[in-house]
Amino acid sequence: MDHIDRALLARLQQDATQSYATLGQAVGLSAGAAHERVRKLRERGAIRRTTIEVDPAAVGSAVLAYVMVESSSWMGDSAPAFAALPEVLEAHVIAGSASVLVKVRTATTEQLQDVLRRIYAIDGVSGTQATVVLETFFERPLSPQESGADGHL
Amino acid sequence: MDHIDRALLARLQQDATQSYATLGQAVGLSAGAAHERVRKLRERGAIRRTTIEVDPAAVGSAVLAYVMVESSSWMGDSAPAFAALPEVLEAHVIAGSASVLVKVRTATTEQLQDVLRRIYAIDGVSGTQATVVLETFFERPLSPQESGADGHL
DNA sequence: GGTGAAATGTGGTTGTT
DNA sequence: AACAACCACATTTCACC
Repeated sequence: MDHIDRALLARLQQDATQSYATLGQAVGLSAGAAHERVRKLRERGAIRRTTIEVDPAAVGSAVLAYVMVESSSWMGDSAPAFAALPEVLEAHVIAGSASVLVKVRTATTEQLQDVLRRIYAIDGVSGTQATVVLETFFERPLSPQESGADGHL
Repeated sequence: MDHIDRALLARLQQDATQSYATLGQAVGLSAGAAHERVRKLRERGAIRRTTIEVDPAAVGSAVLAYVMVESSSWMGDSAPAFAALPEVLEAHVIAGSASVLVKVRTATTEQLQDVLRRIYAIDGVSGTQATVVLETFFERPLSPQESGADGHL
């Protein structure tokens, strides 16, 4: 994981459809060398997958909310329960009074209410506090930092 | 935006490297037709871009936090100020006591503190409340819903 | 808006240094 | 670990329906 790998990651985040020839030229490598670098980044798990970014509004998910989930017991093994709700895009165990923070997208506020109901039904959940997003300034991918070169990989 | 388009989006989210032949076969279309569908989805903006998913730990961003930003004035045009901080991955205007919610990734808690300092320096910001993530259960892409077919596109 | 096929370009592999 | 050359296949375009 050197500066060339980070440059490759940054370029691929912007556009994963470009050829290895283009990619290699951008970082001063041949197409084959760039290909090999990217292959190893995938192998190591630094690149998890290549995917598309979908406009939420285009697929009918106009409502975005973050929900603080309070619990009365240890929630460390409740991941599958949250994963079972397709509207839940992220779930994190957090420090603080609430114990789990989830990101939810739905088509309407009525559907959001229904998701909250289903979250409430999860074992150990004692309360929810939803924060509805009025406007998204931006959402962007993680940019490979210059510092903190290698996080244990 | 019919059920075939949604199936294409779902498949491409899982793996954007598969061929149009495979893609077409999965939805009952020829390679050329699948290609044309996807081209139009890109044109309309339903597909924003093709990108890679990077493991945060691999690029040295082990610390994840959500920050509630309280303000003393209208923050509606403060998007560029937040966008100027590379560690800020998302910024949303929210309903509730705080006015902006941001998602931050850094290598260390010291760097997180520095980001909070820079957020504090943004015009109109009167306070911050950071919630540090202890463990991420999952982060996944939006799955094209069966309902809510077309959100104004 | 779909099909099938032709041509251009890329992915992925192999040899070599 | 990088380069160059190779072949198979995917992308892209086109005429036709």
